[in-house]
Amino acid sequence: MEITSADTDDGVRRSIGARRNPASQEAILDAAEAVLRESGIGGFSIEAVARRARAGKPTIYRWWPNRTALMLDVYQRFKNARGFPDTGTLRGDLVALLENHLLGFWKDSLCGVVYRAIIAEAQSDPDAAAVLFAYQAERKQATAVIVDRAKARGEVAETVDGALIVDMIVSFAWHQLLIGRVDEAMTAIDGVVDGVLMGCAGYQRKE
Amino acid sequence: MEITSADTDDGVRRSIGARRNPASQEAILDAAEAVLRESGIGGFSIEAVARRARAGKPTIYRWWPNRTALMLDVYQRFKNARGFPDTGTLRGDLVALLENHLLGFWKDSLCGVVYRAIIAEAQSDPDAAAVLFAYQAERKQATAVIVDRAKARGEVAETVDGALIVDMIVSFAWHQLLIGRVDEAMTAIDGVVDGVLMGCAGYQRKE
DNA sequence: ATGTATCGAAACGAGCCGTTTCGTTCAAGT
DNA sequence: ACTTGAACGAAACGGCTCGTTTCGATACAT
Repeated sequence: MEITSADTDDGVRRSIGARRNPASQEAILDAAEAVLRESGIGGFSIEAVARRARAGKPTIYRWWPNRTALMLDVYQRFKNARGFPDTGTLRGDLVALLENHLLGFWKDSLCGVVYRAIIAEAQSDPDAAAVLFAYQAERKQATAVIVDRAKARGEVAETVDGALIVDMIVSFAWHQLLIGRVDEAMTAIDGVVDGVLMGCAGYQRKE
Repeated sequence: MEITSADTDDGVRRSIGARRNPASQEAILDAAEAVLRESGIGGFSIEAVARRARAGKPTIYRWWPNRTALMLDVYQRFKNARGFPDTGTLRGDLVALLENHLLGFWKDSLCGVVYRAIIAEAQSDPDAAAVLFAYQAERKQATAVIVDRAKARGEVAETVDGALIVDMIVSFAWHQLLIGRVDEAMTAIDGVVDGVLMGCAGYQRKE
């Protein structure tokens, strides 16, 4: 742990007045990440994070409403580095989406582990579900512009359901994450995108 | 709750000797199912099940090593009695797959709730993960015959990746289940299947 | 008749929950 | 200069669930 200007000589962080102490915020997020990395989701408790960060539980509860919000914050610390894809083609954008923001992103960092934990948490905790689903819906909506741009370029018909396209890509990525096959799925990205764009080769509808 | 021959007059089950009491086993599974139905995954604890079943906790721990094993046993009781789809067309088979074995099946019964819980549990418990992933892989492989039949009928090219088609359908269903949108997803089944079969309408690849 | 494994009930210590209280520290407002 | 008020860590609270242990009663197995 770094000794910042907000730390005292004895290594104990105290209040810096009537405002949030960024040193505590960082120490808590660092501790949360470390606990997740070392003990997994099973060992991830507010108590454990507070101990690790040498912070008080009320300090955590003051800034994060629950466990999940804290996990999401850990997740989002990783997120900001990569830019949103705009390769000029729909196919390129969707491949980049999987490679940079979904599978490839989860593969490289602790992020995949954290996201799995968040999804699992949301299956039993309504608060977690609300936070995750709101985040998820916002991300999907923002991603749908990929299809809008493709429509403007005349790449696809105006009638195409952009939300559905994004849903299919995200669904595939989620599923592979949740069954622990992110690495293998990376090699299937081209096929998935081609499938979403062109369907099954030689499809002839029969009655 | 049924009063069986193994129940005493006052409704209290007692030992029937040095062997497992089937009345207790059934009462515990019934109670586990009822707790899941009424309180959801969050309320599913060994304590709650024991209370509901009027059974002792040691009786549960004697026969099930942990929560997950008990959930898996509940899930096994729901094992799908529905026939495997063979409608004569690929489109019909995929729609039936979603309606009878995935979304529709999860929607009608408690099965969806249990399946969510098992998926969530598998994210932290390696034992649960092993069981789930084995089951999952076997189901997918069995389902791929849908595409094989379509190839034999000449509906799609021989080069089509059947495993990928199944993966896309299953992924969509999983995702909708995990974000609690099974009901809404039921109305999107046609669009999803059309997308998998035909891709994006009017797609023109640009370079 | 004896041995033994089961049953439900009850209690255990441990751990985490989310909250409250407390004394300290310091920025902002008066 | 002084007061107000918020944030800080520490500690303790009551409540819950955990998984285990103990207990007396039961009834099959030998």
